[in-house]
Amino acid sequence: MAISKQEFHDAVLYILGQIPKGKVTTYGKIAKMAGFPSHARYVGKLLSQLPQDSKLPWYRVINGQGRISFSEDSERYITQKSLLEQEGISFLNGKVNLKIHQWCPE
DNA sequence: GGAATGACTCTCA
DNA sequence: ATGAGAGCCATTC
Repeated sequence: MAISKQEFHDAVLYILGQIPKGKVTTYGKIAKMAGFPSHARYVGKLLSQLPQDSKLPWYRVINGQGRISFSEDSERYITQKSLLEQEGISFLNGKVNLKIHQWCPE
């Protein structure tokens, strides 16, 4: 079946809501789980449209290198890093250890 | 319709 | 390990 962009949008938000506390995932993986392996950038665009006070854990999404896709000076970077640290996710040199913290769906 | 943009990822030197 | 380049795709102008 052909999934519309609306469905993709919903799928991404749904997946986002499934990320357990203390875990993170990447744009690429979300896109893949939603059924589109190469829509990583679109996931980012979706998140950029979310309000910063959204109930959804947008901050649990980072890029494939375990890094936050903002400059270290930006408010978003600081906010995201703080929220993740509150959930027990440790940063090493500005990077998350994906081996440990990445969400591994069953 | 073409060009630029972006919260990405992969490959190769 | 690190950085540059290319590929990717929806959106906006």
